[in-house]
Amino acid sequence: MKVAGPSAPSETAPAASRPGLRELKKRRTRDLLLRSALELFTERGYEETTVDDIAEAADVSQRTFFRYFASKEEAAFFVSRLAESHFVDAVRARPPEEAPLDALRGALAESWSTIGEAVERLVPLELHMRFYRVIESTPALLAAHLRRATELEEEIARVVARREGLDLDADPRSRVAVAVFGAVMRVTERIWSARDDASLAALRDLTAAYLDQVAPALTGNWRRTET
Amino acid sequence: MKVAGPSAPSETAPAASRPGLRELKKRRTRDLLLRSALELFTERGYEETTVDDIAEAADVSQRTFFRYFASKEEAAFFVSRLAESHFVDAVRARPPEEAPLDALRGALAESWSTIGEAVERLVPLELHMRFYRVIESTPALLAAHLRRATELEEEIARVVARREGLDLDADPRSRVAVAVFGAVMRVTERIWSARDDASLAALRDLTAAYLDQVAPALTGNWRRTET
DNA sequence: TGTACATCAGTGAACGCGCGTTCACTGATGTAC
DNA sequence: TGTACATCAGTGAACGCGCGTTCACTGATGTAC
Repeated sequence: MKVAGPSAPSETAPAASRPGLRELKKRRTRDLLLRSALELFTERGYEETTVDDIAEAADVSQRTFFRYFASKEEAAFFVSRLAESHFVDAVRARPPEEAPLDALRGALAESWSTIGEAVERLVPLELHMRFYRVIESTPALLAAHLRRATELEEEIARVVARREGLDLDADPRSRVAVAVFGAVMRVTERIWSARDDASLAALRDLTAAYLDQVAPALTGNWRRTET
Repeated sequence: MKVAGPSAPSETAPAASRPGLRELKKRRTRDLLLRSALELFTERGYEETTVDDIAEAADVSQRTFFRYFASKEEAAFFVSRLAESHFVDAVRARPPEEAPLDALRGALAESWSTIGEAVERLVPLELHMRFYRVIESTPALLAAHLRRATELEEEIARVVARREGLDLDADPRSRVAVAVFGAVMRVTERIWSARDDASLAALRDLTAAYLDQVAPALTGNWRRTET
């Protein structure tokens, strides 16, 4: 991680923001690899796509693939990681007086469009959404996804605990609240992936509807509950 | 799955329950493989143990290992699968008038000892508990564990929906309730695995304490909540 | 603007490794008579 | 109880495969003067 050195004073353009040819080409190679990977994954399946296939589709050597991604899995989740970081940022930005679960819901509501735009800068959003369904139907990917999700939950639980001025380990509520939120998200991801409408909007609406069901689902006897 | 044929009438002992030498030796070989696997996993780590190591430790060929388990992962989770099936049975056996979350809690409370006994018939319980902590600290195992947990949740959600006379897909509450329950369980597993006391009792108590926190965690503003 | 040198992305080929499979075979257990 | 045959657990060795690594190297980009 090198910060750009003092720019040449003779240049008037915003020197710090100019990437340079080398950086530019690196980003292009990476994005091309990402896109090739997701296209192959969605077309023919994750297990059925080798790292060599991806490299070949991007017209680079296998060696080059591993320069950009430590593993096939890392490439698969690169875009998701970006999306997640936007969500975490949104949680951090919520007003501190908000109740924890409201903060999570609010951050999620805000994030959808931000995430959509950020993803689109890397790969077509539609491709990313299609890949999300591949995750759900590929055991190895689903497993990795769930593990990553729990890591994300731990990070968010820390944010929540800090907001509330609580000790993460001493008071169970932070982790429990985040875990409940995450559990609902995963249920909706799964149901969404089994349905026809693969759009971001469909996932968004389904999640909202399911989050509304948390309180009723925890109510004592459902048969006495009005639906 | 062959049922034992009509037993020789000359024999007076309960013929159906006599396993035969072949069956007996199969069970012994399987249990020995299981135990060897768990011992190696806990001693030196899952990734650091090859299938050949396990076979060698059990004095059989690698080929024989794959006769009993389709994969290394299947062997790793064999005991867990047994434990889970006991829990599902307990859920099925709860009185139908019980509220869903109460049924899950009740089934869990009942299951601990049943599970302990069932596990002990296969491998030492203490070994199983130690392996549970290996799962938490091994990314590949944790991922597989979480994926298996969601499959289990789906099964339990079906049981809950049937109890309540609901359509699993039409009414979100079954899946949400089970997901919330499962989320708490996974949080406690994780915290338990990071602590010193690796006993089943410690996990049981921690889980009970965290389940009590679900309602408070979902309450609007925690700072207004009495703890 | 031009030259000399430094950096570093990309190459090609070969390799190590462990999982899981395939093959033709042996010998113990089970069964029929 | 004994014999003949069927079944099937276990064997040993070799293999295919894809991930990820290692090596010595090339050539484009960046920088100093």
